[in-house]
Amino acid sequence: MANKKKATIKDIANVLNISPAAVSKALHDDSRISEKTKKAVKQVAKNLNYQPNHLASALRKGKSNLVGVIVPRTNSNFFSSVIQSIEEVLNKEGYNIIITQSNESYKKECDNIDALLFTQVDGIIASMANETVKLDYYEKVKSKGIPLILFDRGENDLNVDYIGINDYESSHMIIEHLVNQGCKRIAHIGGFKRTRIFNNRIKGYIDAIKKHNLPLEDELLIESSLTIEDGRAKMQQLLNLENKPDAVYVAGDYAALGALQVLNENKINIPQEMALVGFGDEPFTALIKPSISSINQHSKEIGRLAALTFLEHMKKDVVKQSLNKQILDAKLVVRDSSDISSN
Amino acid sequence: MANKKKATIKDIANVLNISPAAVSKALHDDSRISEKTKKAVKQVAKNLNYQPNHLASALRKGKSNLVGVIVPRTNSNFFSSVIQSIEEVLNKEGYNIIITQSNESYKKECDNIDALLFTQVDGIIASMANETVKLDYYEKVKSKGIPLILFDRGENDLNVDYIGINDYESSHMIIEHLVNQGCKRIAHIGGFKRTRIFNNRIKGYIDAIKKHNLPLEDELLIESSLTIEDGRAKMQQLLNLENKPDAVYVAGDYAALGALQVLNENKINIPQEMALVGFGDEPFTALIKPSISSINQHSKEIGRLAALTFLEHMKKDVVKQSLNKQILDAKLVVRDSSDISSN
DNA sequence: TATATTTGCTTAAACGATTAAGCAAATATA
DNA sequence: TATATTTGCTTAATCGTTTAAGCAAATATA
Repeated sequence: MANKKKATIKDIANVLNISPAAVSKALHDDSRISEKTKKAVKQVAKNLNYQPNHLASALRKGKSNLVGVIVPRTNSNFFSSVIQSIEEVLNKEGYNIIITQSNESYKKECDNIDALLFTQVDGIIASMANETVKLDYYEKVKSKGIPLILFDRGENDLNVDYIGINDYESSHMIIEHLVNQGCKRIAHIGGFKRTRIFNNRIKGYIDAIKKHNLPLEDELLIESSLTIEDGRAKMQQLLNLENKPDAVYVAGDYAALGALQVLNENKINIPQEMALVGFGDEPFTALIKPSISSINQHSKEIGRLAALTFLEHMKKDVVKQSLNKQILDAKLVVRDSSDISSN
Repeated sequence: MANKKKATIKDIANVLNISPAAVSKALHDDSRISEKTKKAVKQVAKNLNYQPNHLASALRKGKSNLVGVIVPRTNSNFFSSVIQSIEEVLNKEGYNIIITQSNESYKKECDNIDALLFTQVDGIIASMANETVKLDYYEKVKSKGIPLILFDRGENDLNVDYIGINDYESSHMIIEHLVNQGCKRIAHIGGFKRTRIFNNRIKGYIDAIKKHNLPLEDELLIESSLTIEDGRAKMQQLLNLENKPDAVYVAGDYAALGALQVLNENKINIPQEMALVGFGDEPFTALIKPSISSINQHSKEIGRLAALTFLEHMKKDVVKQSLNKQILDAKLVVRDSSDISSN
């Protein structure tokens, strides 16, 4: 198979003995080109198997039609679902997305940002790594005038668009539910306080516990990296307490899975002896025994809103970033692990 | 924050009163530029916060330094791990990757290919959708002279590079293992025959069963979409048989998980009454009770080889595609679901 | 000292598409 | 019929970078 040269606008022009400019206009249905010429141009384009050179038009127009997406990992239902939704919306508008993973590493995240800027993306949609506390690289994006939209893991300090769920309220919902199930001593395995969303979940937990006059004790509130392994460790820690809790609210589904394993291994009756609620509504929560109650974060909607927000920026000529939060109400999905009444 | 113009090579040239060409060469450490000038150029570049315009150089050089990756979904440990590995290798060489998902849909896959070609990627690394049987779009990629590398789900007919594991042998390993555990009636919930890898697993199953003089019956060999739901359905089907199997080899971990649920729900003793082996070594196989034996596909290595194969193509000026298979030996990871002897 | 080579740049064209400006012919308007 | 407008194109510049070709000055070689 020979490596034949790609056809350009010039080739089409030569065939028809018209100028390349006319061809360009014909392909874009310019009103100043006759229908006859348009038809001819399109026919020749098809014959020559012409594909527009995106790099050339991007250079000329100063727009790449590429959008960068940064997530901690794609290997999670939440993120892959958000991405899918972003893609759906943006593809329709002629944009392509470049997905990158930070693997929760600040350094990798910075590298990703550099790579995306280098590729001349028209915008960046990101969810920050656990590790990220310094915001210099994100400031860099902002200072270049490139639209930046954060979702899930965001930072108020950056003063950019943010789409997420109401973490504080979600904690309230969970505690409310557990109280209704008759739980009287509720623990929380939370994420790192430095990450805003986890901090909000912790605050929500504290306030809800206070509201219901339940015991609010240091030993019941634990910070965790929320991996499966750490979920196991922190659950074990709770089981070692003199005064064990009768319910645990874990701020991530993977950690909740780890916790569940430990409970199973210790033959603890779920949910009677210990109720369990996770966060994220990963598909596996519905698939294991017992199934885990969890919070659905409306991943599709988050992706859709992130993409639409980007498109809004593109419509305006001046990029003026400001803290513009779009907060969705999450949904508690009650499953076996906390459904005491029906058992 | 004003939308300040990006600095170009010309701006640097103006500051130093030299030509843009000299600047370009200085930035690329051309031997014909004096050290003094190079230093000055780099300093000014830094001061002006100069970032090279990738689109311009890509256009000029006829290379975008972008590589397209197409996977059925990113939401699987295997694929996300392959992608991570590809990214690692290619980033080092100055390439960025564009990840797209087909969601197992032929149409989406075609759209993805079009989008990638439009973006002028330098190559495509892909794993085909379940649905894909027509190869026209992949032929299109080939005919454009763009390197195409397939992994996992590939097609011999395309005559391009392929990286995968030895599916046929893997089936043999599994059957061998189950026979060693004392199983005498082994069923196979396989993938669709039309997909080469699943067909190979089926062939391997058949030949291994014959080799060990075990019963090879139609009712023991079932085709499946390998989703969790279908795994449940097909396991149920096997349980409804008069003459039930004492072991099931499922060609995908998610379907194996579905099968496991049904077995648990029916209080069937695993592995004594029914042994179970999956395929893919998804992390959850190690995390559930009982843990599921599975085949590790060396995802990292597959990604690495795919990336290296692409880089090989780039080194040669003429892209000459041919069927070049790199087959890795998979590894059977024995876990509780098929570990009868130690129980 | 005369010639050859190397050094350190410049000039100008190119990559392929887009677009402002312009111009002749066709058509509309007065 | 004379002028204004519209139509349908062309010309040429442009986006920012790269690179082949060239040229003068500095240095090396004979």
